[in-house]
Amino acid sequence: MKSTYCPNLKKIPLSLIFYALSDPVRLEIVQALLEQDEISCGACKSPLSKSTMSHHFKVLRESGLIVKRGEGKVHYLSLRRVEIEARFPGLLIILGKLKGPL
Amino acid sequence: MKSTYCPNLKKIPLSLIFYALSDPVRLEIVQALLEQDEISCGACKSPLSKSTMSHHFKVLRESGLIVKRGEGKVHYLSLRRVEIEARFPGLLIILGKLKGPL
DNA sequence: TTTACATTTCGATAATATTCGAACTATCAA
DNA sequence: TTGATAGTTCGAATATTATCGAAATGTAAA
Repeated sequence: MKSTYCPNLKKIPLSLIFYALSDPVRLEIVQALLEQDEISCGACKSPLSKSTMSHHFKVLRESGLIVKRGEGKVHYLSLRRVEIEARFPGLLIILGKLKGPL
Repeated sequence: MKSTYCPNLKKIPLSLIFYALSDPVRLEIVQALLEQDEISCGACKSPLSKSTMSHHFKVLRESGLIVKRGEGKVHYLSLRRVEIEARFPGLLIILGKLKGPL
């Protein structure tokens, strides 16, 4: 299993975090991960192609928001809750409560 | 004095708010506005051209984050604090405290 | 080892974004 | 009325992004 790139979230520019969250598809992924601790890539349902979803996972990973864990054929995504809380205190709590269009 | 477009922040998609904050220049404007209640467009110093800055003001305005108030020749920018707090509770408080690169 | 499955990477394309300078608008002051 | 100042809008160049399908990778099961 290839090691998955996982940047130091403290060094990630704030604007990059906001950029990662600036796409409705990615926002949906993050909000799903707020409800379920882990989700497999394939379970992130979307009308978009697999390669496009993979691109979005990568953006979220490179912004430091998620990690991926491989288990057999399946890759599981999860939020880097502790690090996110350290870099951006309150963000996740707020994100989970937000209403309105994504 | 032309009336300045000011969208209903409740209807703004979350992703658009994040998009508005995904540029370091715009983030800097917002953080400056967290410290000073009002800033004139011209006082938003930057190596960028006036027209580029004007573009960034527009993005921030269309995302619902700021308003502009004209007074003579000068236009003053300010945050829509109350509406932002209603749409995105905690965002501004957090934004003001954040450390690390923009 | 062959096949099937889950996911990523690559290469291309179309859509968006950033940026600039030039031209424009509005306001004030001489 | 003429100029100067503050800012916007327009048009164009360049850079980034989102998206896809095809090909590649890695894993498990037959």
